[in-house]
Amino acid sequence: MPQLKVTLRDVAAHAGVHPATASRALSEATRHQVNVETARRVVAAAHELGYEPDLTARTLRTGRTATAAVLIPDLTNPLFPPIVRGIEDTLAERDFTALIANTDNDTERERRVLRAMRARNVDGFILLTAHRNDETLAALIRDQIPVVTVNRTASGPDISSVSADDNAGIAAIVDHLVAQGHSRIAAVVGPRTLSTGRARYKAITAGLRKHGLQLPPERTAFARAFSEEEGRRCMTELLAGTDATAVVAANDTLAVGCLDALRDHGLTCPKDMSVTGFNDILFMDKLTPPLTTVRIPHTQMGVESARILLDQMLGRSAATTHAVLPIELIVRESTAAPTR
Amino acid sequence: MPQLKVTLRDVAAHAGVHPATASRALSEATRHQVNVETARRVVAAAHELGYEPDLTARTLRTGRTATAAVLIPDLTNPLFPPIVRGIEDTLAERDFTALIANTDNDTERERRVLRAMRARNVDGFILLTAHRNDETLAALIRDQIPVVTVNRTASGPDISSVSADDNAGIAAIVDHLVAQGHSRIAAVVGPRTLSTGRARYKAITAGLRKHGLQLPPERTAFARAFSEEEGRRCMTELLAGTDATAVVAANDTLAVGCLDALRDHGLTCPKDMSVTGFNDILFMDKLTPPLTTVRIPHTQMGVESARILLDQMLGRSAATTHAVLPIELIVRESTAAPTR
DNA sequence: AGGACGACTGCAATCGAGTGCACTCTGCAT
DNA sequence: ATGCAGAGTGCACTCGATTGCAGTCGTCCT
Repeated sequence: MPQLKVTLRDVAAHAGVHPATASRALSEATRHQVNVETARRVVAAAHELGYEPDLTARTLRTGRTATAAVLIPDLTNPLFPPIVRGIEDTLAERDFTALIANTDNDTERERRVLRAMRARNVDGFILLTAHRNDETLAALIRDQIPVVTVNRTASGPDISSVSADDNAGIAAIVDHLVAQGHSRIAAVVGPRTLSTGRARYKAITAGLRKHGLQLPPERTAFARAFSEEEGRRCMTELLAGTDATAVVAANDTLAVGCLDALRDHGLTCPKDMSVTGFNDILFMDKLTPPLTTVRIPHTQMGVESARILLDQMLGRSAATTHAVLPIELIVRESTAAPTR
Repeated sequence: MPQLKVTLRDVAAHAGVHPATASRALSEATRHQVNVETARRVVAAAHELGYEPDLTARTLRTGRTATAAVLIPDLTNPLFPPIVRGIEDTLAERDFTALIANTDNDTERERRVLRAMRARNVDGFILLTAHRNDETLAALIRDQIPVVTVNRTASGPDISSVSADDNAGIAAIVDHLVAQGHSRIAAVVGPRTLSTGRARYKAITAGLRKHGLQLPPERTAFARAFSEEEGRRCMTELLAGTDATAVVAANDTLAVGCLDALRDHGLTCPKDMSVTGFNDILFMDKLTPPLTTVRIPHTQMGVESARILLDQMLGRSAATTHAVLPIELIVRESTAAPTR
C-alpha cells in the first residue's frame, strides 16, 4: 500500500542517502553532481515509492510555480476556447499549467483577478483582455513579469504580442465585395477602446480608399460592444439611413446581429444586403446564409503566445516578439453581387 | 514606492510586533487572541504596505491551496464553457481558483492531468469527464479527496453529482414528437460508455414505450462519439434502412451532423424528417432550420457543482448530494408533423 | 612524501506563514 | 503575601524542496 504522501526524505531514506543528494539526483540539471550509481538508486527508489515532488514546496524555495495566468474577457465567447486550448496544450508540454480567469472587460474585476494571480506567484501572464492604456498591463511591465498579449495589442511596442493580420483580413473582405460589384459599402465598427475595433476600422477606410471608395458617416455604425444585440442595433440604424448594398461587420458576433436585423425587417441576405464577419467562430458555416468571413488561426494564436511566454519564463529569450499570423478569406453565401 | 514583495515580517516590523502576532491579528479566526489595539495597528500596517499573504507559503504550512481542479473533455466543445464559467465565478466568491485541464476522453492524458493536479495540491476536483468505472475517480475517492461529477455521473451513489434531468428532457422530446403525429421515431444514440449516452438511450425507449411505440434496431444508430461527423454518419445509416419520420439525437452536436446528412441527401428538415437535439448549445437557434432541443441550465450546473465542492472542501458538509436540475423543452422549427 | 585537485556527499539555512507551547504581566481572590 | 487565572505575546519549529558551503576521501603529480 503506497504511502499517502511520499516526500523527498522518504526517497532519500529508502535509497540510503541524504535528502540533498536525492534532490540533486532527481533533477536533470544537477544530476551530474551525483555518482551515477547513487543517482540510479535514488531514481529507482523514487519510482518505487511513486514519489511526486511537491510543487508548493518547490515554489516556496525557487520562486517558480510553473503556472501562467490567462486573462480573458469571457470564456463563453466562442472566440476564446480554441485559443485557450492552444495555450494550455503548449504550456503542458513543458509541465506548465494555465490559470484562467474571466474579466468581463470590467476594470474592477481585472484588478481583483490580477491580485489573486500574483498572490499565487504565477510566472507569467497571457492577456486576451488588453485595452489601450491598460492598467493591469502597466503594472506587470513595471514589475518585470513576463507578459504576452493576444488578439488585442496594447500601445507599447515593448510588449510581446500575437495577433492575426487584421489589415490583410479586412482588405481581403473589401476586395472581395468590390470584386462582386459593391461600391456602397457600410461598416459596423467595433468599440474603439479595443485595438481590434480600432485597427479594423482604419483597415476598412484604407481598404475602400484603395478602390477609390469612401466610408461616409451615414454608412458607419459604432457598436458599443462586440455583441449580437449591438450588431442588430447597428444594422437597424444603418437600414434607416443608407443605400448600402453590403455591410462589413467588425466581427462574427456583430455580423450575426446584422443578420438578425435583416430578418426583422423582412430583408434577405445576400439578395438585399451582403454581410461579412471576422474570426470564423464555431458554426458560422451553419448560419442562414453561411457567413462570409475571415478565418484566423485561433489555436495557433494560443500556441504561439504560449511559446513566446515560455521562452520568457524559462529565460530562454527576453526579446520582444510581435507575431502576426496569416488569415484566410472564407467566402460563403452571405455575400453576392448587389441587385440594386 | 512599494516594496516588490511585502512579507509578514515587514508588516510585523512596521507594527512593532512579532511575526506570529501579526499572523494572528490578520486572520479572522485567530484575531481574538490578540489585543484589539495591537490588531488594529497590524491591520493598518498591512494595509499601508499593501501586504498580500503568499499563498504558496500558506499552502505549504496548512496543506490547503484554495484551488479546485476542473477536468473537462474539451474546452472547445460549446457545452462546457458556460459550465466552467459558472464554476469559476462561484469558486471566486470564496477566493478559490479553478485549474482547468482538457482530457480529450483519453485515459492516458487523464492520468497525466491527475498527477499534475495532485502535485499542485488542489483541494478538490470537479469532473465533467467521468466514465463508468472511472480510474481517476476511484483514485480520488480512495484518498478521500472531495469530488463532484457534473453532467456525466458515475456508477457509485456515494459521489456527489450534478446533472440535468435527462429523463424528463428526453420524455419531453418524445411527447412533443408524438403529439405532432410521429409514430416511426428513430434515434441516434450516444456512446454507451458515457452515462449521458446510456441514460438517454434508456430514456428514449422508455418514453416511446409510454406511448405504445418501440425503437427497433433498424431505427437505432450508435454514435461512437458525440461529434458532428458521427451524427452525419449515423443519419446516413438510418436513411438507408428505415422509414422513420423523426430522429431523436442524443445531443445537439449529433443533431447538427444529422442536418448535414439530410442536406447531403437532398432532403429538407422538417418536411422530410424532423430532428431534435439536446443541451441547446450556442447558436442552435441560428441553424437551418433552428433546432428543437432541450435546454439544460449550463451555468447553473457549474454553480451548483462548485457550491457542493466548496461545502466539502471547507468541511461544511460531507454529505453526498445528487442535484438534478430541471430542463426546458425548446420547440423550434426542426420538428413538424410528418408528411408521410 | 606532500600537496593539489576533483568527485561526492552531507550539513544547515532558506523560502513565508502558521501554531503549540511557554513565558510575562496584570488583576483579583484568599 | 501568596496564588491563580487568563489575556497577550514571543520563541522556535514545521511544512518539503533546494542550494551554498564545507567536509571527506581517493588519486595523481612533482
